[in-house]
Order: sequence, then C-alpha cells, then structure tokens
Amino acid sequence: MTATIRDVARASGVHVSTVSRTFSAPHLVNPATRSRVLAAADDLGYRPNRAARALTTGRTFNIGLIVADIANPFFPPLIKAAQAHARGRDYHVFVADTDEDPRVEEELIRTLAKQVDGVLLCSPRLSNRAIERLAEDVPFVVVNRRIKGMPAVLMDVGHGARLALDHLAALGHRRVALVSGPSGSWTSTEMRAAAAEVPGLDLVLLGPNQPTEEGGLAVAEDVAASGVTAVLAYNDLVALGLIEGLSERGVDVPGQVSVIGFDDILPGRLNRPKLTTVAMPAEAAGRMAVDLLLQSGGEGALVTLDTALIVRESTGRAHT
Amino acid sequence: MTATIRDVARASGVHVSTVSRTFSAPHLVNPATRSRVLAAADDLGYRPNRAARALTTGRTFNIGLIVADIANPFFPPLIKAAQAHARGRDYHVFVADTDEDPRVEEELIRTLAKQVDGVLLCSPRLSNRAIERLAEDVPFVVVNRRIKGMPAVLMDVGHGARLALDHLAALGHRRVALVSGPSGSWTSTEMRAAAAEVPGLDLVLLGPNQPTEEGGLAVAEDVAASGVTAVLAYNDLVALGLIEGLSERGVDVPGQVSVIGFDDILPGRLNRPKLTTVAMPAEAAGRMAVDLLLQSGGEGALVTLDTALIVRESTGRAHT
DNA sequence: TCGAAGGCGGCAACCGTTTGCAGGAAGCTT
DNA sequence: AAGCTTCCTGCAAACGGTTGCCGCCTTCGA
Repeated sequence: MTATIRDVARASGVHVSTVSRTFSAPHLVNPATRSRVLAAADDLGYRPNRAARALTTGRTFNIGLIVADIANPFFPPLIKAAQAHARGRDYHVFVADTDEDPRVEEELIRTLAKQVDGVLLCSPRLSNRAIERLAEDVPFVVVNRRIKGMPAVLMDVGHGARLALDHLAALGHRRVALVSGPSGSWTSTEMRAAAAEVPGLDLVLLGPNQPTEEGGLAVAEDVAASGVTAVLAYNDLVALGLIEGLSERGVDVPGQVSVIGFDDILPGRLNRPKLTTVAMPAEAAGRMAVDLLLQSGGEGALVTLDTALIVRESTGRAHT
Repeated sequence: MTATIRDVARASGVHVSTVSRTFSAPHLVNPATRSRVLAAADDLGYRPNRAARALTTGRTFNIGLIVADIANPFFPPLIKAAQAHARGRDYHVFVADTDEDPRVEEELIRTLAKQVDGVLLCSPRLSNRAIERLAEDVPFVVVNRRIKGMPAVLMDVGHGARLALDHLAALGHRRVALVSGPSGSWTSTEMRAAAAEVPGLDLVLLGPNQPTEEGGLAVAEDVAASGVTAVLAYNDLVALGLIEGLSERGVDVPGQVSVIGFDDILPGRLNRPKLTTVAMPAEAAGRMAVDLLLQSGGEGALVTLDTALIVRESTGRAHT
C-alpha cells in the first residue's frame, strides 16, 4: 500500500495534523519541523490523497469537461487549452464524451458531480430545463449555449453567419441552403436567426442533421436536388462530408456550388479545395470557461467571443 | 447540500448501514425495507458519493486514460471505444492529455493514481524505467509500447510497415525515406526494425520529428532534397503535412513521390489525394485495454492486434 | 416444547485528510 | 517578574460511506 499521512507522522515523530498542515498550510508550521516532515514524506513517497482531502474540504481541485463528441476536431483544441489553463491553477480537467446522447450526458454529469468542483458543458444536447435542474448538484459553465442566469461562454456565430452570407451574396449567390445540425443545438438556432436578417437571400433549410461527416454525406443528395448555388453548413465536418458527397455526384465545388463551414478545424485546411469557414476561437473559449468556473463569483457572467470569416477555396462566384 | 446516507437513514427510519447495504449489497436487506429505503432515497435525490465510497473500499470505479495528444485524430476513436466499453461495466473513464510532455505525463499519473483503479497509458512518452516505477502506485495497461511484465495492447506496426514497404517495392520504388516520430516512441523503433528486414530497399532515415502536421511540413524540405521516390511516415498527420509541404514545393504526390501514413484517420480519407495508409485498430485497442485492466489477473498479458494496408491515392508507380 | 439455524439490521470502527480548539513555550512589554 | 502575545503543535471530531461482528426475531424440525 502507499504511504498515508499517519506513516509520515510516525516517521517524523509528529502528529498527523502537523503533517497535514505541512502540505495544506505550510506557513503554520515551524520551518525546522516542516523540513523534517518533508524529508520523511519524500522518503516514503507520500503524496496527499486528493479524494480523501476532498471529503473534508468539499473541494476536489478537479474540473469536469463534457463534450458531445471528442472525435470532432473542433473540441480537442478547446480541451487542451482548458487543461493547460487549469493546470496552471493547480486544477485537473477530466474529459468525458457523451456520444451525442442526452441520456449519457445526464448520467455523466450525475456521477461527475461529486468528484469535481464544477463542470464545463460544451455544446450540450440536454434541454435547458434538464441543465437547470442538474445545476443544483454542481456548478456549471456552459459553452455554446445560452441559459438564463447561468455563466456561459458564447462564440458569436450570428455574426459569423452574417459574414459568411454577406460573402456569398457578394459573390452573386441568391439561393442558399442552410444545413443545420442536431435539433437541440443552440448554434443551429443562432445561424437561422442571423440568416433571416440578411436581405435578398432565398433560403433553403435542410435539417436536422448529424453534426458529422456522415451527416454531410447524407444531405448531399438534398443539396444537389435543391438547386442552390451555395451552402452554409453547421460545421466543418458536415461541410467536408457534403463536399465529398457532392463530388461523388459530379458536382464541382466551388465551380457549381460554394460551401462554407464553421469551426476552422485542421482537416478543412488540408482538404482540397481548402475550406472557406467561420473560425471559432476554441482555445480562448476553453480558457475563459475555466476562468468563469473558478471565479464563480460572477453568477450569470456571460462572455461572447468574436468569430471571423476565413476565405479559402471552397467558395467562388455564382455560376447560373 | 445534497442528501447523504444519513438523511436517507433518518427519512426511512433505519440505520445508515442498512441504507448502505441497500445500494452495495441489496440481497442482504429485506425487500420491504429495501423498497422503503429506495423510496426515501429517490425522494431526497440521494446518490452514493463515489469518492467517499472509494475511501473505504479502495475501488473508485474510475479509469484514467492518458494520451499524448488528444488533438491527434488517431486517439478519439480509441477513447470513445474505451469509454463506451467501460460504461457497460459501470466504470467511468477520465481522459487527460499530456501535450507530448513527459513531465506533464508523470504529474498526471501521480495525481490520477489515487482517484482511479487503473490507468490506460496510450503511446507514452515516458521512459520504460519511469513507467515501471510509477506502476507501484497504480495498475497500468500500456497501449503501443512493450514493457516487460506489464500488460499491453500492441498493434502490429511491424507487419503493417512490411506490408507498406512491400507495396512500395512492388510499385518499383527503391529509394524510400522513413520519416520517424518522437525519439521515445516505440512505434518508430518497430517501423525501423521492420524496414531493415525488407530486402532490396535503399532506406533514408529522417527524424526524430514531431508527430503532427507541423512535423510533416517541417520535414518536407529534407524529403525533397533526399531524392527518394517514396516515403513511409510515422503517422497520417505527418503524412498529410508532408504532402502539403511537398505540393508547396511543386512536388506532386503520387506523381513524383509516393506517401504512406499510419493510423487511417478521417482527414486522410477526405484529403486529395486520398491517403494510402496502414489502418490501426484503435477501437479494438481501446476495448481490449479496458478488459485487460479490469481482469487484471493476467499480470503480463500481451495482446497484439492486426493492422492492414489500405491503398488509396497517395501511392503510385515509381517515376525515375 | 425446546433448541438450532438463518435472516435481518444495528453498532461502531475505519478509510485518509482537514480544522477548530486549546494549551505550552518562548518572546515581548511594562 | 508578571502578564500578554505570538507561534507552534496536539487532540479529536468531522467528511460520507463500508463492513465485521453481534444480537434479535422467526421459522423449523424433532
């Protein structure tokens, strides 16, 4: 078995409480004693048991991070940024994947609740009501979702969508498809609302779709049949799948149809044609979410991060 | 505060030990009492505190999963498979990313040690010695690394590399570059050993390199200068970066240089040209690793999974 | 009618750590 | 030299569960 606080106490001839203080409140113990304890601890390979500590303090120094799909390249940069940022504050981040399943999401939150000080909920698939209910068990910060009174980090997808649609309009496109994501998704709603504000566009709504490459492949048929000359896709994965599906049908991108994605993930940059997309500040979002969670004073704090259009090769002039 | 076992005991008029047994050993308590307890628990929204339970039982029902880089698309499928498999056994998987940094890796293992029943170490960057030392604190299963006496899940990269090189040889390639990964990597070593066995090939070793797209981009210059007609890359990310780097220099793939990767990640399938690669059974590896960890009887169990060559568009006949 | 067996549930110690309280020693002030 | 701080350290009660042990009550067989 690994050494406990009692072993160290015995080895250094002091009471356990002194050992405890040596680690959690060093300034309260005499330097001489402290170094004796530290020597003994080092000798025995002692490390405080975080779980036991959590039992009395109520703080675990762990953060839960729940994402819908870890395989979506959008999330890893966010996760890495959050982990690195948290590490700097002596916190650890545990990541879990819900497989896009709200039930798994709820179960995960429940079991995580007692083992972490708070949860970062990224692009949740749960209903607002369910989230509000669970918030009684554990503090949340939500990313990419707006829930009244709950701290959130948002990315300005509305602005991004307008930029994208303006760009398409400037290229002469009139009839544009909006390929949305899962039905519970806040991002989809925002995109649609923004699109409605851009004048002179003839919108075709296609969805809901899976937010993956498969979803894009599956909707290619509908896009081809819809007679649009441009598409704004829910995310880059969908856009890439869609481009693949269109080219299988002999439809050239951007020759016949222009495609814009969301997120700016790596595969989009490597793809041919390189994907025009709305860049989402994922790293910044990860860091902000951690900050919001740890300060936690700012109850309903709301942070909105900027998005930007990155024009590459998958968009071109409308060809009628 | 959330309800504890004592609240439930009071509400249902029994002793806490009875409540405890209702959840952890239901057959020891009278059905009538049991349902009364369950009703009270449900009423109060009680859920056993896993961390507290772990304190006495020594089992957390958590598994740690440590990867070098969560942003590498190779890992997410492995992670998802491990999580899903573990969930079926009532275990939860916590994922953490080391940023390819051995020091972070060690620190992560140390803090994880007491909060999980075991750790899955995927493509570790730590030295064998360091891992063996840490194994005293927590049970390991290593993925993609062979350490004497430690349970491991391996993918047969040697076989994959031979298939790839045979394929290149059959296409008439003679001078082939081996673009390796990080210096501590077991996979790199295996690749090199396998390559040495294939007769009639003139090998150029280039490395170590970062196992990322950037690594591939950076090595493109050397590849172009080396005069090879084909490349076997450490992984798909490197291969994709390399193809990008080569095309920036006006070198056509596969026209002038053939490129083979490892892993079979999604972006490789979407890339133009589609990447020829050695497919690694990541999902199976994730599941096997969980199994090995949980049975844990099979001390030095060793599982080797098959790999397969997938020929797509990034390889072609040697053009001298 | 009695004893034994078995089912059920209470008691209390324990897991590893923190922390409020109190007391002793030393140092400082008058 | 007495009294007051200040600094340090020990004591013991938590935190939320689990579990070995023991005793009570039924039930059953002879």
